[in-house]
Amino acid sequence: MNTSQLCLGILCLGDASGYEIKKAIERTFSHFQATSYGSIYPALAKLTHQGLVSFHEQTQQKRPTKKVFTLTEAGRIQFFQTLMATEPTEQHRSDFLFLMMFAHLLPTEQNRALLEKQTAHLRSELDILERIINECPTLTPGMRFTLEYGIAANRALLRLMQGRSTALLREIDAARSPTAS
Amino acid sequence: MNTSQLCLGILCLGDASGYEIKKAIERTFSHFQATSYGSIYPALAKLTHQGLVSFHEQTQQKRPTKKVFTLTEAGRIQFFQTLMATEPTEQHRSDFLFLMMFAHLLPTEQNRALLEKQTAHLRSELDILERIINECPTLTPGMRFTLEYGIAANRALLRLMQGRSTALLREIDAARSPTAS
DNA sequence: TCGTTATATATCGGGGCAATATATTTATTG
DNA sequence: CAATAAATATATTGCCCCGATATATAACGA
Repeated sequence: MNTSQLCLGILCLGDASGYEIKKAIERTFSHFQATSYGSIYPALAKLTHQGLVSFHEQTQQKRPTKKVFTLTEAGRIQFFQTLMATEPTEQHRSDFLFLMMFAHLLPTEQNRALLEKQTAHLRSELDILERIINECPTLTPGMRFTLEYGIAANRALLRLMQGRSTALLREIDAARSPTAS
Repeated sequence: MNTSQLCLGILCLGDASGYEIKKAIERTFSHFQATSYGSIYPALAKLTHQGLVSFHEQTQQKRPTKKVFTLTEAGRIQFFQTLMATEPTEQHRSDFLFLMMFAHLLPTEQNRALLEKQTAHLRSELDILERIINECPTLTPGMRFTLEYGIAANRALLRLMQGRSTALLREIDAARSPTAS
């Protein structure tokens, strides 16, 4: 899913400026998509050029003028066609697991710190997702499902980290010097 | 984690050509890192220029000549320093969840197909990871842990998909036309 | 009042990814 | 047996993405 389609997806839910689109992506998709201004602004320029969105400048008191973008009918059709043609892929990038791959090269204290940071991160993600699902009763079933999905993954991983970290540190040390008892 | 550090990590485990590095990354890191030749070859050129790796051309019978790269002492030191300085981050990109976010715009049959594809994909990933962990007794504790991590996530998500898909499809349809019984 | 955060748009450089080019050999399949 | 596909091997290209930075204003808190 590229930034253009991400923008069309947000504009499907209502008009927004580039700045507001970024914030909406963070609010709505943050646990499974990300992007940046360096992608959004060029994407909006291209979408405008293609006639998939239009905009009007909205002057504000005591705020910079903003460009409010609207999805055009052509944009709505194109977005639907993209949805129909998109394969349900997933990718996971983890520097944490890369580091664990080389844990035998690192000091025990460093490994302990990495495991603790990762555990804290998973707990924090889980809390955020659970708060959203509990405090927003008007979510569509699809949106609710994306939260359930994130909660299921984070819960399972948090349980693994909590049950496995101590033994793992011992195993890494044991493998380091096989001669020591 | 950028492609240069990925290459150093692989070369830490033994000498290899660019082609072999790509295959080693797929074999060893595929469930949490990815890269391509378009990144690997420029990275190796840069690493050679920096003196972090060296290479010798190895002519082969009935195969193109290959450049076999070796980690230098400077490269080993630099890789260790990178490991010590890397934050244990994680990111998840899911076109599947993006599509679920807009499930109410798609025909029921399309949604059913998406859920089935995702379920099949999770099952296949789980099978691969379980086969590796069962058939490779010589893995380091860290490597074994990365597999346990992937297995835990895939198991939890597979359970969710199997228990939730049917009801989800009904809920999406029900939300589509609130007036229909 | 001084630093931080928020609103708002935009560009730049380095890097990443998918596709493509080239060449040879082995394996498969009709 | 011949045609085709897949594997081995290196490399480039073009498009896209991301983090950092620039610019400007204003609200907020210490």
